[in-house]
Amino acid sequence: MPASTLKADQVFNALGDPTRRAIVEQLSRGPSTVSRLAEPLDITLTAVRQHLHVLEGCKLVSTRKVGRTRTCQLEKKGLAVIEDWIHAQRSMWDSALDNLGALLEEDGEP
Amino acid sequence: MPASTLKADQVFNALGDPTRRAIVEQLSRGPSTVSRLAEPLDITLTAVRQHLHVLEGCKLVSTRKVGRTRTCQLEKKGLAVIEDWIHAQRSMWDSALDNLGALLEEDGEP
DNA sequence: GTGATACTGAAGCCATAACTTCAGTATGGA
DNA sequence: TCCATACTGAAGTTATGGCTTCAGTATCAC
Repeated sequence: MPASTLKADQVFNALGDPTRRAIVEQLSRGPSTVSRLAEPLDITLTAVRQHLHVLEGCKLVSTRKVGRTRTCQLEKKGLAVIEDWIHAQRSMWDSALDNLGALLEEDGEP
Repeated sequence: MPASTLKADQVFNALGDPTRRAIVEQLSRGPSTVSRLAEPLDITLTAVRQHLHVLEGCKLVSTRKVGRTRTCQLEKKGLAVIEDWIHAQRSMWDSALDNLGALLEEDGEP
């Protein structure tokens, strides 16, 4: 089990929550404050902050406080972790599925 | 919000659970039965079956019962869904982060 | 048929995750 | 200085997810 595996759990878990995915998608259109993130989500600032802690924990988002406002922006590291996992899996899957296809000589999908 | 978004939630959620990721990784080394999947996981067959339902639901795994044994294998569709999501996000992130970099003229990481 | 194997379904337990409220702190502007 | 804004932390509620047990059903080998 590679060192990155533990991290991948965190990132997948983070992106598994629809609210956090909404936050990530909102931030992909540019940085934002906590309040602005909360508006379309219809949850409290506290809840948003809790989601941000999770996203910061797996390096999908970074934040900085200037004055009384906290600005949130995306970070690449977290995404890279799952990209790597998916790449690794895909190559194993492809060979596993190829072997299987030959073995079963049947094509369940077009 | 594209039609694929709902599905991506499911797939991320599925892969966010460490046990399900272990199942997927085990299946990436070749197809298996429910019992064989359960062995290294140290959980009941019932629990494994429940995880398999989730993985089947988001097209990461397909299963077929022959006689009294159910054989499980990987399916590509689920993985493709999150590959697409990540690709879409990455291009938006890259441009968002580029803009931001120019704006802030600071490099927080090496 | 008998017994072992392989799985399934319903029901319930329990830890955790997502959310809230509320009572703060710190900053910005008049 | 005074008030509004922007956020934070602790504590509590509630729903859900992952797991179990147990009582099945179906298949295989003898």
